[in-house]
Amino acid sequence: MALPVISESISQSEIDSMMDNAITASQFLKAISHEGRLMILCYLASGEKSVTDLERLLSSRQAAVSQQLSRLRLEGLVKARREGKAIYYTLADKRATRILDVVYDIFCKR
Amino acid sequence: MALPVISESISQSEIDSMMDNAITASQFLKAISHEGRLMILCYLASGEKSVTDLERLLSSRQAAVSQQLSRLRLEGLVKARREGKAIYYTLADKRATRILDVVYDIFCKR
DNA sequence: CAAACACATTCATATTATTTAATATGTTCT
DNA sequence: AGAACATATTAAATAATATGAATGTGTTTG
Repeated sequence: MALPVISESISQSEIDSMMDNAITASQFLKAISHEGRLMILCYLASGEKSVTDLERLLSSRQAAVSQQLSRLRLEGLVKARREGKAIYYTLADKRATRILDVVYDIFCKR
Repeated sequence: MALPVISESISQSEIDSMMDNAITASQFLKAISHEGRLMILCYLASGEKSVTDLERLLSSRQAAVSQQLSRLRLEGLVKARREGKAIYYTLADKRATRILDVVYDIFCKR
């Protein structure tokens, strides 16, 4: 019950700032609205993983995984840390975790 | 803290069903990952609105609004009811409301 | 230093989504 | 029935995303 009631008489400037928020939110949502990226984020919720780990999870090629990761990095949702040859990724945005929690609850519980 | 820990030894069939869920979830998220559609859903959370009401909110043309609505209808997120000349829309999917609640909380509270 | 490994980037192409414009449908009112 | 209104649908143009192939970068190991 968090959503506010928006009255008929809402002012244009209120609509404008509502739209600003909607743009930010939709950009964020687009970043996670991809099956591969959701899998990655969900897996990372269990802790740091290397790119090779993620390749195994997604059974897709290294380059593809790397591209998804690059998108997630760009949006600031994950961060990378090098250790020797491997690069380890972790979740870097609490907002992602919050959304993921409810997405998991809705779509992954039988 | 709803997300499960996924062990290294996860089986392929578990990965497969995880992927099925991810596909369903990403399709749903794509449906709401658009500034206009987010605005609509958020506004509808205050109750039933006509297409004209929504045009005012989005300051966009009738046809554009109608198209977003058609997408939302297709995904089952809203439903329409005719009353005379006007058509009134309401939210039709509790999952949308749940996600919207947290999206609002994250992006719309100052 | 060369080979092997782990990963990233780039580029070309394919697919999907969004926007715009034009037109169609259903309803009311006269 | 015809005009006016509210909304929907379609098609065409454009933009955004995804995919695949090839190549590049940094690190370790012999």
